[in-house]
Amino acid sequence: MRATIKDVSARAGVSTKTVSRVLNREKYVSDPVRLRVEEAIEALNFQPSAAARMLAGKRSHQIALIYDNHSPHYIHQIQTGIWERCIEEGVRLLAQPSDAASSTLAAEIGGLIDQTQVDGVILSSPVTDNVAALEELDRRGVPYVRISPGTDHGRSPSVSMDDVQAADDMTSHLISLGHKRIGFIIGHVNHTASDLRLYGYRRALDRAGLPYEPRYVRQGFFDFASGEAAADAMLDLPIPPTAIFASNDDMAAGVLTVAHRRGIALPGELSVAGFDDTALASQLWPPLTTVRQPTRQLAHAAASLLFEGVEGPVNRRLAHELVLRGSTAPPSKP
Amino acid sequence: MRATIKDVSARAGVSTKTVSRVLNREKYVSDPVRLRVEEAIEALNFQPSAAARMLAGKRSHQIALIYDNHSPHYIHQIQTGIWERCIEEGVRLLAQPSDAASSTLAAEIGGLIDQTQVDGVILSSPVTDNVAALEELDRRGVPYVRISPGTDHGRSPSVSMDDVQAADDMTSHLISLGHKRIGFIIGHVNHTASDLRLYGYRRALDRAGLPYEPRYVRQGFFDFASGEAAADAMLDLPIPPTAIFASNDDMAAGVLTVAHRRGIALPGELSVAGFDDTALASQLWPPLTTVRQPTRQLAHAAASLLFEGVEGPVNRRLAHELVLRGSTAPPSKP
DNA sequence: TTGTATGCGTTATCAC
DNA sequence: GTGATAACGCATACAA
Repeated sequence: MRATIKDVSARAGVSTKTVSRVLNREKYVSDPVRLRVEEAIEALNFQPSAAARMLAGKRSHQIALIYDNHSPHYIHQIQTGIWERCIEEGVRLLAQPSDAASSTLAAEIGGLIDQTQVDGVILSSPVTDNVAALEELDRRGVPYVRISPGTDHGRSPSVSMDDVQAADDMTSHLISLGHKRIGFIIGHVNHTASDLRLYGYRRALDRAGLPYEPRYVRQGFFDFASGEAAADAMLDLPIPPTAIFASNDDMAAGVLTVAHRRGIALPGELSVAGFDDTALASQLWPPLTTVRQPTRQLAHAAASLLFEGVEGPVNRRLAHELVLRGSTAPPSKP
Repeated sequence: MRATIKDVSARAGVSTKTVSRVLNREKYVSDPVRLRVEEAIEALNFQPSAAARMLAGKRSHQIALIYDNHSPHYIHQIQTGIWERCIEEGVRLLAQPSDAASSTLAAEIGGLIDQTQVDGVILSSPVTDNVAALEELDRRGVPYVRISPGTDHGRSPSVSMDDVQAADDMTSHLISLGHKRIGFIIGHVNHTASDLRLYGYRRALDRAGLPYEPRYVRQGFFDFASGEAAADAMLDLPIPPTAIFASNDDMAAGVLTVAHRRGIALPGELSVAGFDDTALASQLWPPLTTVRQPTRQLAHAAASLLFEGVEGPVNRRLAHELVLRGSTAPPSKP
């Protein structure tokens, strides 16, 4: 049989309440008593029943992660980051896949809360921007933290990377190498990061006194095919860009493919840059310079924010990093 | 306030036990009563407390997935497959990262079981082969299913792909194209799949009457670098292979890199084949023929096995598929 | 600093 | 088929 608190209390010669105190790290337990209880717990290999704790207590020692992202790597990073923090806290993590665009998402979250009594919720992008879900959370009064929200940053505690600065940094890097015609592929229209990255690109151009030329800016959709299409279009121009900066790595891979297909030397004749949103970047062998997102750290920070019980629109900003893999100066004039 | 069973029973004019019966889809509830109860549940948006159900009942309506695999894509497929089946069953999934090699894994699993009272456990490879963990599970009498176990197949219900047949099929495919010198890169020594795939390669050679030549077989470690090294070694041979079959896709990517670096035309001068273990394969643009693993389906099947309550060494085998992406006949003699 | 009594919301047992 | 009542194992409020 499983050991219960009663067994422990009997063995330690104390009341169940005292055992409970030790379990929950409450104050007002003398050291000798605490020691005896801990020994008994150890000896009996006692594990408190999560069910009973939830039912009796106010806390469930569980938090939920709601995610919907089609990049397994991103999700994995997120889960891992939160997980590590949960371990420290002795909290269990419920990972809940979902459809961020679903009209029933709010109801699903409500159901989850009712059923599991989670102590808090972490929303990863793009679930972060489902208004109905946020309203449901607010209504329940369940604490939640958002990872990289696209909108309404003041609504709740959140963590995020500075997409504008990242795109600015990357563009500035390319400019510093001597590039003057830098193509840019915009991300999917539904993602706020797309706008931010575009803005960063533009800001860097402006600061350098370079013109923003619409023909060097193409709309993409964060996927490989749209990266190919955009690259083809730009490389077909009479005066093509000497560098192309894609808003994510799937599209950057498309650019690389096109370059390869056209026999363009990389990075000698074309520098390609992107983000490592899907971590595809690390697996590509042609030179690809990327902005590395601190995804795992963001997730970790989000969990910390939750456990710290912060209130209000606290926004924790984490730094990104440029991973330079062979982007070079533009070829001298042909 | 959350609605409870009492609220529902009052509204439906029945006892709490009857509501409970409806909730658990038990028999012995007349249709009219069932209907009234369901209406009340709907009207009150009643969600049963998972904690109370666990505490009172024998079932927890939860199962756990224990995993430790360094491929996010694999994990994602596994989680998704199980998840889909859990939804149908109204069961919650606890995803538990772990270290398959850890000596404390068994204890962790024991703790998990004690705390959460999970109804069953699914182990994904390579956690499937941690003997201490299996013993712990057996001792507890907790039902479990293993996904692609490497050893001891008769120990529990399991699901798997036929690695031998898959490697045989791929090798046979290359032979049928006319290749007579087919290089093979063995997978990591700790993975049973490595042995099986090597065996399938060899079996296909034997059946075709082709010699097994050690110089065309190299040890790898399932990673990119070892694929590169193996490819370099084989392509440095006086008479290099015309095709290279790597035991996974990370290594295959290494082969592609080397080919690219050496200016070898793909697939004209060298056919490259692999598995899509990490799903890297689908993102590579040079021609790469792969064995597609039915990972998601395996996970789904594993969950089904668990819910069906099968006993004994039931092994459900799922078919693989060859994804031919441009492997060709070998170049004519130079 | 420690102990006692009560209840959390559901299912199991057994009666009707 | 349906209902009354006793658990389930812990935390809470309050008492000592």
